[in-house]
Amino acid sequence: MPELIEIEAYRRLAEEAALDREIVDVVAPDAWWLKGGLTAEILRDALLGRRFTAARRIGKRLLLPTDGDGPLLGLRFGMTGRLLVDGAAGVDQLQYSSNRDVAAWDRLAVRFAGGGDLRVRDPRRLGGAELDPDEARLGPDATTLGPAGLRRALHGSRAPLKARLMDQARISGLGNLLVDEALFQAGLDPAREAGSLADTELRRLHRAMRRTLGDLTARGGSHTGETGPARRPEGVCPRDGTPMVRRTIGGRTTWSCPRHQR
DNA sequence: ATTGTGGCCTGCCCGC
DNA sequence: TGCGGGCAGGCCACAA
Repeated sequence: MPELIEIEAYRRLAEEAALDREIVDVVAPDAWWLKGGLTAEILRDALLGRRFTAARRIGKRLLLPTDGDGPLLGLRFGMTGRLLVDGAAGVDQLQYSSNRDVAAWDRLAVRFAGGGDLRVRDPRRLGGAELDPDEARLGPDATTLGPAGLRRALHGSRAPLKARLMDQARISGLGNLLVDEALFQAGLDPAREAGSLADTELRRLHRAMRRTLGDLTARGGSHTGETGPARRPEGVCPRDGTPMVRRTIGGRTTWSCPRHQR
């Protein structure tokens, strides 16, 4: 599914290929996909004649400001959304989603002068588009979060560590796979109380988070972690061979090693 | 305020 | 062979 790593790839694609092109048409056939009172007509009127001036990202949200006094287009991708510019995808493979090319799954198309477009293809319709989203509702981005920021995000919380790490209002960008991988690398039990981490554990988690983001970006996505193959029945810990444990934590399927994650 | 739960959505996979 | 149930999880509304 798209997490921070995939959205960053989308951002880069948009930055390289979708900026400074005049918008001549907007197609948004799925009312459900438009959030915050947005309609196809409002969106169209707001974007026609304008150009995207930048491609920013906060966590899993892609932000496309427009020129003049135009609005900012905010895009969420849910778990199956893909970004395409001129038909080229920002990410080749998306786990848990279909990679088939089905035009009926296009929830938004922004067409540019001279041909070509920016499109979001989202089979399960869990993403959405919004104008001028409230950015203050998002916590600091996981890629820029320092050890002190991580401590602040976890401090005093009695929620499970994993739930807190996935809370986009505290830290933005981490989803199910990235969090499981980072906790695996850090040797921490996802069910631990978030506020219970000692200083050494906090630093270990911070390092693991940074390393996980770097490694998985280099390897090609959130699904390429060391724990990937172990996320199945009969799966064993790639580090010590212990049978992996499957639980629901923070409402999400969670795989962890009962031996070295404590 | 904080934490937990259920539901949305639908393609895909497995078992019968 | 076709069918139906379960599964995947980001996000939000709502409850306690």
